[in-house]
Amino acid sequence: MYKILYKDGNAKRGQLETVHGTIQTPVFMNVGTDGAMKGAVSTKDLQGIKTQVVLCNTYHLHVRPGDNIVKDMGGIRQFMAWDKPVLTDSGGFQVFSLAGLRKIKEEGVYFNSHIDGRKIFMGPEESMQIQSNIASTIAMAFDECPPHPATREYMQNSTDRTYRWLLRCQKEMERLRKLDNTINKSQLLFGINQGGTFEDIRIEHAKKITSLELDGYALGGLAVGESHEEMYNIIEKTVPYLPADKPVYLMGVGTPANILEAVERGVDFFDCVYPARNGRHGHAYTNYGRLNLLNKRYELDERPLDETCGCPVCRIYSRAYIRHLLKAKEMLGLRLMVTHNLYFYNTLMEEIREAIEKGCYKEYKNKKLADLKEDLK
RNA sequence: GUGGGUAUGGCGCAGUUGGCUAGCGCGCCAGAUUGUGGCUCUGGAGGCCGAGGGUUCGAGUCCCUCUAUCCACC
Repeated sequence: MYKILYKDGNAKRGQLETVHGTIQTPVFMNVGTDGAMKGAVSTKDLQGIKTQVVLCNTYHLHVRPGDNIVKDMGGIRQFMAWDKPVLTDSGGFQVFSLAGLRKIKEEGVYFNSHIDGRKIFMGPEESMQIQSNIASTIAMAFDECPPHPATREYMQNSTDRTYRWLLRCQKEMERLRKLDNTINKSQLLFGINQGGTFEDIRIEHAKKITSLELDGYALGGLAVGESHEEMYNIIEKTVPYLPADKPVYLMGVGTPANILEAVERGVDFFDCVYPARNGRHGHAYTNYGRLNLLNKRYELDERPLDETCGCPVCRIYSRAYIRHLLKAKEMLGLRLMVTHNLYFYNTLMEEIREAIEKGCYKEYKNKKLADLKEDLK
């Protein structure tokens, strides 16, 4: 059940009630692909940094340890000791992003595992079955994430097929929810809108999937190489054609600025590898811009990553120490960076929710964007 | 002490029968990264080639002396 509590322009402050707890939106889901946040951040650590939802990956968990094992262990939440909501990505994007050899056919996708190269087939039914075994709170439809740029013809064909796949996903999900040994019989299903940067294909597809009464709707295939302006334009043009009473999820996005802009255009859910990946690579997000801790100027810097931050890392450790850990490739360095960055993102979302409640989102956004542009020297 | 080897950017090395602005790996300094292979990519700085002398149109490459260092023998 999704409820909008406040509206400020197109920005929404809502909450999604699930069997695993209520999600306050807008929300940033923390990415934990293999059932773990990269950077050795545990689910216990997440409890101290305002994380609401963990995103796990269908494809990865299927390949290793195997979704049957996750199911036998009581589902992913039980398995990773995380009692709050989990969203599983369907595997559609991974086929696009990391499977080398792949063949997309009407029935699904044939590709090779990035772990051992063995041949794998995944179609809408398989993806739903795996996600049902994983027993996430929210399952994503199996889609094709088309590359950018793509020809209009390719995009139209791909989007049409993604729609047909969505019908099969919905049907399979309904069947799975009724099975006796299904762990989460209330698993939600979000559909995914595609169409690249072709406004009319996006809108046509949005209208078609809106009629399906899904639990939520996602914008996929963005931030894959197009400009920010193109991305914002597509969000702006497409969101009005999605149900007003359902959550909207912008997949894989993005930078703090991307999120601020997308919220203003009506997006509720986000996820992105940036805070974790960039953290591992030495970039710390702060309220005054992004720092590259590997830069020599932090060698003797006694300050915390962000002097205005209240995270568990900033309360204790200096930039100089964290820089040393990163240079020495100590796991602790990655852990501290990722923990801080996730806290930053989660806190940003908290601020966004408060600003919408107060009805001053636009002012908040503009100030925040101005602050974030400045790099800390 | 004798014989032999080696001396090239922070470290480890390539440099053909002497021939254009001396390369490579790592490191260092920066920049990319958007539904995650702790990956990868892209730039940049840094060397009067151990010292001195000689041969030559031309020497990191050849010759002599010295210095440092390694190995074997005594």
